[in-house]
Amino acid sequence: MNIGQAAATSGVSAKMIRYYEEIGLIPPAARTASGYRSYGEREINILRFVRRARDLGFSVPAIRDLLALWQDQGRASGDVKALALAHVGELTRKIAEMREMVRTLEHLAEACHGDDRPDCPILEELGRSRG
Amino acid sequence: MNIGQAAATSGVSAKMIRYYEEIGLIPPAARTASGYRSYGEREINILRFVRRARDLGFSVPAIRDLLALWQDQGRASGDVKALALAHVGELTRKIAEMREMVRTLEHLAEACHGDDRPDCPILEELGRSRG
DNA sequence: CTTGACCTTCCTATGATGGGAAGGTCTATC
DNA sequence: GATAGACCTTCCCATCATAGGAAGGTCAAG
Repeated sequence: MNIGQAAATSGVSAKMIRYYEEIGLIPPAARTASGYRSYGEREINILRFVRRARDLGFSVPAIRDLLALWQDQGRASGDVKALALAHVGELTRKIAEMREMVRTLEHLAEACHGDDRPDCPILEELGRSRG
Repeated sequence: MNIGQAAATSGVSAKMIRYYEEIGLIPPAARTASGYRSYGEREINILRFVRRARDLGFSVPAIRDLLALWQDQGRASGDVKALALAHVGELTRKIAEMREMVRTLEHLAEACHGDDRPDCPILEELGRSRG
């Protein structure tokens, strides 16, 4: 299977497949006589794994670890769980940050007339000389 | 006031002050005879405005718009409110995405023993051949 | 044997930020 | 005045995951 087909099948773009190979996240693909990359069932599964992990927000370094555990028959499920929960913690932290932004913005927006008049508590808050 | 002092006072790093100037988010600073950038009360206030807007998660292009409105005495508060609410929408969308990731990961982690045994529903999910 | 779809590598860009080098300036102390 | 050290200047590079595009090679179908 050529890279285009592999991309369509796995949901990872050809660009990204080459990139993942370049940074060593996935092993170098086999090549045809003319230099085309060639993918089989196994490689497609790896790509799909990467794709799903990305969809869950894992970073490339984290996926590197996950792939290693996936391929290690003697892994401890505790290690996988730890990675997953660390990621959950990171996501939760970012969510909390963003919720705080939303909260602040909603308060300010609520206090803003939102009409043709120029006075606006949102700008007042941003422009406060100290705070 | 030199850039270092301006950075300390405004909470925007010297690096970022130069960058904001370069991309035209803030006007070019006045210069001393020897070429040092020089900042006054007014410039510091602009920097603080930018800083607070960044803290609320606004992108540089959005801050450009906010700054223009701030400096426009004839603005309509409705325009400011629209910007703020558009940003809230964007944040809310991202939060929802991340919450969905967290939800999935927590389900999977809950089903995972998390001990020395190798079987792990997290890896099983990521490695499913189709899905 | 040409056309068009595919593949290759290489370079560029994104957005916001930081690191660092090479060199000029300012200030305080001797 | 000279020197040390803190500050400033510009310029280049890196991040992270992704996409766009150019120049050129390959393949399959007509």
